[in-house]
Amino acid sequence: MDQNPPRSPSVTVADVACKAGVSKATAARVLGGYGTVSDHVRDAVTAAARALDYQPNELARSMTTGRSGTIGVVVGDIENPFFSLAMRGITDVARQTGFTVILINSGEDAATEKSAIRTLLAKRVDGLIVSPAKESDADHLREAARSGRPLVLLDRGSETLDIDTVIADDRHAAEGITRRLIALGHRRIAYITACDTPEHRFRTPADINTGSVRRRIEGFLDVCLEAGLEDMEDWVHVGAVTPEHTHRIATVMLKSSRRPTAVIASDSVIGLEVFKVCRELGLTIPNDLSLVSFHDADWTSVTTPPVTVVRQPVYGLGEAAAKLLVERLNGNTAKATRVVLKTEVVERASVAAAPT
Amino acid sequence: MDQNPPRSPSVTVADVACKAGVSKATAARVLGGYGTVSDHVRDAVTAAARALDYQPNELARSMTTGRSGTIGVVVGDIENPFFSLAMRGITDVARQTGFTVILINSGEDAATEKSAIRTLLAKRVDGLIVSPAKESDADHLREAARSGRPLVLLDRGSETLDIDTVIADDRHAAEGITRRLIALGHRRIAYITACDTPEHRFRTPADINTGSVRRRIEGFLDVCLEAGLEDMEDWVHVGAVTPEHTHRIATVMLKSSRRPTAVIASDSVIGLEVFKVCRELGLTIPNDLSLVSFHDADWTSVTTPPVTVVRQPVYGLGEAAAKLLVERLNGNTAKATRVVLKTEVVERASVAAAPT
DNA sequence: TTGAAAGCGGTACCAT
DNA sequence: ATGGTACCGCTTTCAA
Repeated sequence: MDQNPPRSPSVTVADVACKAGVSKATAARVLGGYGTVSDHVRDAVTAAARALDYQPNELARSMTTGRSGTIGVVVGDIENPFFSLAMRGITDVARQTGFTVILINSGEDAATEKSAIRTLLAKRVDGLIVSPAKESDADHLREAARSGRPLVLLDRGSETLDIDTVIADDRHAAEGITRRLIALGHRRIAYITACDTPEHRFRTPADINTGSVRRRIEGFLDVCLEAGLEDMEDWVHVGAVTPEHTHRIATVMLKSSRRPTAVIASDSVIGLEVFKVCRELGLTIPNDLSLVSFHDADWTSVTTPPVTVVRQPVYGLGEAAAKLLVERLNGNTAKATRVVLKTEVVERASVAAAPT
Repeated sequence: MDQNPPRSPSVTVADVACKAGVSKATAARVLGGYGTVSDHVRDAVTAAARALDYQPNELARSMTTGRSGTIGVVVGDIENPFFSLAMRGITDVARQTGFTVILINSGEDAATEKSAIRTLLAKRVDGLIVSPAKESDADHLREAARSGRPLVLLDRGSETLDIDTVIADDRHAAEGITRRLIALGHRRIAYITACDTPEHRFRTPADINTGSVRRRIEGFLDVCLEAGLEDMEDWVHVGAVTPEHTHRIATVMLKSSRRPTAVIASDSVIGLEVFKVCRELGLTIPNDLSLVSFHDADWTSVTTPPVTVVRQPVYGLGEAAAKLLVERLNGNTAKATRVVLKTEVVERASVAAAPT
């Protein structure tokens, strides 16, 4: 009985107003749900809108209100379970609070991140959540902060930046597991991270541009020093940026005559690869090698042996960041906060006393 | 020397034009990179823009051009490795082609999905990629398609819908693994999926609203029938929507006196949970139970034994969907395509002959 | 309660 | 090559 509604150049408030026999302003009031309208008129406009299949144009609305109802998120790699879980936390909060999320992958590349932020700002997002690849050049972060739109740093962020930040207590976690390993007699403890340095080798924590990782390494080195272990810097391996890189690094390391007796993996993707290399090399965990990984990824509990991990409240990290951002969006102008969430070591069976 | 640039109510083309001593139209031309301008004027405008720290407003641009440079993506759950990997494929293509991605999680809920699409359409995304939770009521999909903005269905999509779709050859994969299990002597083969039916029990594939899963179950049942196995419908378990649900279902199933000798898990999250339950119950894989899972998740290769999986080209699925969408955006108006990507069975060690 | 009209920040057409 | 100006679709004074 009714034809296919003519869906050409989109129905506007003016059209609805016309059909309802009222002014544009009135129609806009009922359609936009603001101002006061008589019931009679409201019904007429609503009916007209339905008849015409009116679809509001958020873009136009954003133009005048200055708010887009959108938050921009920049992460290193959405494929990484860490980020996808944090993202879940962010999107959940966003939906609950009526926001929508624009996601951009930086690939952990500073230049891409920079342009991502520009793009997001140009699209007039109301706020930003960024997990900065490098903290060294943070100009674009400052710029974003100055743009007037709130910015929250996720999992990373330098102490020097006066910006809202949500992180886990990585340093504390690293100290804990390092102490535990040392207590078990380990002296040759390796730390493997994706973060790279210009020379592809590690000298000092200052070389590490990723806050969360830097803090972990500092904790690791401090505890080692405290225990009288020196030159542990040599045991820090950088550049495990892809599974292939990690595979190469782990293989060389574990084939070495002076191979470590324990390995700390900076994330679950690296931990998984180290686990695989052990298998290939016929190394038994935990007899030949103890393994601890950051991030309680799903696979860590089903391997043989299951692996001991640092459980980070990843979902909570995303959730907290989003909540903090929404507060700012709602006018909270208190000075920059630094939210630090607790981690927890989940002891499983991949850690044992050092081989004698 | 220069003060903090006054960042209040954003700099516009008019401001730049004024400062550069040209008209708004001219300034817009150089800022927008269209039309023709003399080098002299271009430099002046560029300089003025930099001095004022001009930031273009994409919203305003979108208003007049009608294109937002944005594509909307609706998936069931970004936390699921399947979707996060597909998302990676999508975002990579988007970035390469100059688009930006808005992500909404439907939580596999039809109502949420519906409103997500409305929201996205209201935000005037240029196109949509949706992984529909249910195919039964696809009105919102039709509506989206009719809105004039291209829509591509990801991993799911019914044959009856005349909409671009990118899927894997799930049916073929299911047939292959079912044949293999039967050849190994299995007769009691269970299939576990997250898809649910109103009565929380399975009767016929027609009850399954998720295309990819329905095709798999059809393949499974057909091959069983072909082999003379009847009433295999009883071995299909639905409702494994969360790890907790899966745990319950798998426990009941595997504790039963007439427990299956083989299990097919419809995704890696379910497969992982079944694996865990086997451990808890002291069931040895593959001696007591053979296990096959869809999705070659990272953990499947490091368990003991490693598990046999159906490898789906997940990244490729996202990539193909995004490419198809971009083509449409570039004016390709050929009739709706159905891209089917090949799967591959990765034989590992979780499948053996049925216990005698 | 309702209507008229001025923007929001660009784009694009039409003159000059 | 440049300037003037009418939109895009909605919100928001300000009057009536």
